[in-house]
Amino acid sequence: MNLSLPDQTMHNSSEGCLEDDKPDVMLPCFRRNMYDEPLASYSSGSIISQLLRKTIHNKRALDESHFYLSGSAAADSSQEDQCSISSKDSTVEAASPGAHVPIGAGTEVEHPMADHLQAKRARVENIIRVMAGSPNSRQPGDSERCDTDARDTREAREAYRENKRKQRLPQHQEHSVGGPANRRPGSSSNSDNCNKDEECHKLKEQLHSMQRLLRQLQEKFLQVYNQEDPENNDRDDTEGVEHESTESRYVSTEDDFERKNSRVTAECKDRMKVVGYLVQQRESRSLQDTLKQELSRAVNDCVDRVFKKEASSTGQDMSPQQRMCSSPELQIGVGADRKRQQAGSPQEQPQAEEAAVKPCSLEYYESSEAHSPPDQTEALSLVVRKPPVTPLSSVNPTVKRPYPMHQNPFQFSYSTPLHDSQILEHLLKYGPHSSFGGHPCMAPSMDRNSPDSVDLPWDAIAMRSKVTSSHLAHHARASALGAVTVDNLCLPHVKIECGELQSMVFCLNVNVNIQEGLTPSHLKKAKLMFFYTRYPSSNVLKNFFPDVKFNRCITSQLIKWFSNFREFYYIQMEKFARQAIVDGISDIKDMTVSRDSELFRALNMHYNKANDFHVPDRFMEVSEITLHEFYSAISSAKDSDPSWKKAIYKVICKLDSDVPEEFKTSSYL
DNA sequence: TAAACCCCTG
DNA sequence: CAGGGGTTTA
Repeated sequence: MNLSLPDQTMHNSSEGCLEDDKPDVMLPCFRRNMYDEPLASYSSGSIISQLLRKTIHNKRALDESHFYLSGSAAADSSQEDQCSISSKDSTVEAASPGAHVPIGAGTEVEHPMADHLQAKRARVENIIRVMAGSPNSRQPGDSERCDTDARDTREAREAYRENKRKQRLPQHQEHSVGGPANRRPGSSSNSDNCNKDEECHKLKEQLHSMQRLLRQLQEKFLQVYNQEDPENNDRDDTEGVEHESTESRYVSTEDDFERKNSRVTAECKDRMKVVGYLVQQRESRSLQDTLKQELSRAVNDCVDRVFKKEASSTGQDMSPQQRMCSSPELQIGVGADRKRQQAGSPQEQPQAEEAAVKPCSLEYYESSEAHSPPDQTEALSLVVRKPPVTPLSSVNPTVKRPYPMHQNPFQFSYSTPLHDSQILEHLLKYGPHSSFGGHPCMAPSMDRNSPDSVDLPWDAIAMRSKVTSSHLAHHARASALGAVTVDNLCLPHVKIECGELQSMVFCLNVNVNIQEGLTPSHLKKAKLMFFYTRYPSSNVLKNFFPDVKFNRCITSQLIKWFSNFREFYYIQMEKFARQAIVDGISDIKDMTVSRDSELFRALNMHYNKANDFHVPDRFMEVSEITLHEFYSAISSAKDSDPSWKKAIYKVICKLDSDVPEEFKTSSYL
């Protein structure tokens, strides 16, 4: 901090005033600046003047930098902040407040006032420590705190309410409250005789003023933080690292909640990045941006509601100081963000790299529709041939792996919409630090897929995804530090809010699981369906191919398939009917179709080549009827009519039966 | 007139 | 099974 160094004489009157004042109205943030610097350093002028000047200086610095604390500023504050820079330190201090040795104490010990000051410090710190105990860090035994602590808390609340009343006043009045006093030139070292009551009253006023200022700063900060967070989200590749490092330095015992919030923020942003990245691989630019915005908004809502909810749930027992104490760490976090942005936004580098290697996966999917004129559907190969593996069906339990349709940045050679979205969903559900393997809540379709396609820990995914080294370092460090995921924070509302993200991912899943091309599996399924229906309507086709994104081309292809099936079917019928006539069969009742008849074997060989499907009896009946129809028509010489088969078609088309529901789930494939 | 169907060819 | 031309139909 850029304070002019005072000389080494202590102000006696201020010392007496401090004893009588109620320090519990002070903010921990201020406490760091005020109490933790050697009080002896304030020699000339009223100590209030010094403190207030420093506070105003802080405020100005914050305003000028738009609440951005530079790295050096953070470092400075960390040096000043001996009372609460780390949980370890603060714990030690809490255990033995009197043992606290401030920075520079080595030179202060010899001071005549040292003992007196230390005793005072011990009292003040004791009070502060009581105030600082957050609900989160409070132990069961803490409820037995002495009455003075409770009184302090009550007084703190009253002071908070008082400040809130004053806050409604115009802002310039606040400056006028403490402004003249802190520049009072008459406040010199020989003013021992000044009126203590007056001094204490002024001190109180100034403290209130400072408290108001800080509260406004905090509100402003939260406002700015929540507003600017979305645009930072996709560029904060190293934020988690920064969070961890700043955490370890600044977290104090009363900052349990802050630590959680930091992790929530980091974790949400972390997941956001993954979501954004996966979406980038998956979707078009506009959809990607939309989804990113949605997710970003959700994440910020999530974090925001964490703040609000925690504040409201603990607000009754939380003193204003405890509420305020959230600001320093957060300010530091934002400061770090801004520092990185000003340093040239290194986060954009990974994005650029990712964009450079981004494939045109979507273009692949849309090629059949987007790059071909509407009436050239027939020019395309109607079956997407996928070598050399079993084709993918999102709900197909026998699927080995999806086909390697393209190389994407993840280098999932078997990467598909299905897997990306599932990975995404998994990340949102369980965080990037969890493994995909054998999770009890794994999506069923995921579980049934082959292990080699899904049994990937996050780090493996990160490796495949060519994430930047900083990204990897972040995850590695976060894992090493045992960073908690949102789910592990024991914050139900966090889970609820992240459920919104999962809902979005669910929608994403539904969309990306739809195939935009027919596969051999679909062909096989269609052939089996032919045993039930020879003339399926387009609605039936859509219902029984739910994993196919229907367009005109796909519909035509499926219709053509069934047309070909019918063609073969009728050809066989005509052939066997004519054979029967040649064989001299005179009675139509002598023409039957059974499972061991030659006709059926021909049909079964065509539609059920693997013979792993039990052909329904109804198909036998329909086949027999069809054979009879052909026999009758040929016998009566109706085949001389060019359209003699149409009558037969009319009969047969009425013999369709419903396709079993199981076909909708592709369970036969 | 687009869609469905038929018929034929490869 | 795909493709294409011809025909029918709504």
